[in-house]
Amino acid sequence: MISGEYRYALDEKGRLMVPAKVRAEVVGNVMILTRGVDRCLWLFPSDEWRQLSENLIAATSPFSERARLIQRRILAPAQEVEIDRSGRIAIPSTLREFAGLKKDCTILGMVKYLEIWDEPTYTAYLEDNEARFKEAAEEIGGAITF
Amino acid sequence: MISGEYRYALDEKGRLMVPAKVRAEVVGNVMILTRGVDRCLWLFPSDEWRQLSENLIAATSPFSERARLIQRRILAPAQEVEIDRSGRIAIPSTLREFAGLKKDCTILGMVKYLEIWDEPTYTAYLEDNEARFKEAAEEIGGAITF
DNA sequence: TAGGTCGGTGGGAGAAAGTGGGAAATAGTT
DNA sequence: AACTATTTCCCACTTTCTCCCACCGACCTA
Repeated sequence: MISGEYRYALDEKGRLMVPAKVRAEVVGNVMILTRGVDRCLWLFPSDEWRQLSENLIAATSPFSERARLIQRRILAPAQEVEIDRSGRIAIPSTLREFAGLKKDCTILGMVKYLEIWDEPTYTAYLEDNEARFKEAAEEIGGAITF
Repeated sequence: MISGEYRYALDEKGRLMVPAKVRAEVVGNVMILTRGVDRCLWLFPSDEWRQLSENLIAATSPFSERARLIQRRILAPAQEVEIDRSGRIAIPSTLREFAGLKKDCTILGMVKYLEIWDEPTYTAYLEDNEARFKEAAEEIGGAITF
């Protein structure tokens, strides 16, 4: 189970660290990087990606409007990235631009995958959504005991 | 499985790169180029094209309005294009005009085929459909566990 | 505190990918 | 047939990427 919040900087070659704790949990040195929902990237271990993409592909046909949208937005941008000996991945420029990654990045462990955010963008996102978060917490809270 | 999002420029001779990763997956150096749904072109490996076109033809009779439409819109415009030694294809001008290709193009890997978009057109398409995409993701998300 | 290990950073060098354009070949025109 | 325009084929240059290694600092251990 992948979790944690990490901060790394993109180097001048567009490479980004994968947290050591995550690397320890991932088999092989290949992961899948794609556009996420909201202005971030999603980074999947290959097994998890296989599951998700197969589910999505099953719901897909080039002749359905919605399927094309899902496909273009999630499936198409997906690329394999290799973790180098130092534990870094190279972020393709199209994806880097989409997420607005400049220098400082925040990496979030989302249980089965990771999210990569531009750090200022992420901070802003959290601030902008704090109120909505509290509402959501309120609603969901009633149903949750622990 | 073809995926990835790439950016290339048409040169003055109307040639466009086929991404190296795609070339590595495609057998032979001939592909099929045709009009896509939405303002883009579809580029198929020959095997995939054979499957799609046979399926479309099977579902088709010249005496059905809908069939003629499909035929004229998808099947008829299809042309073989050859990948040259540098990994490029020449885009016929009718197709170039249809997709509004000017200079910068985006190429999308759609699992079994590729889409070729004019870059600004594609960016606009994604922006225009972001809200719809989030709705679709919300709905489809419930059905998908991984 | 000295030495080892681990996590992270930077950068050099060779290989691969991408770009541009010359020149031959083909087709189209008058 | 002669000329022009377009296409095709090929080569050479440039840029980017990839792989690898060296280093730095923090932390642990002896």
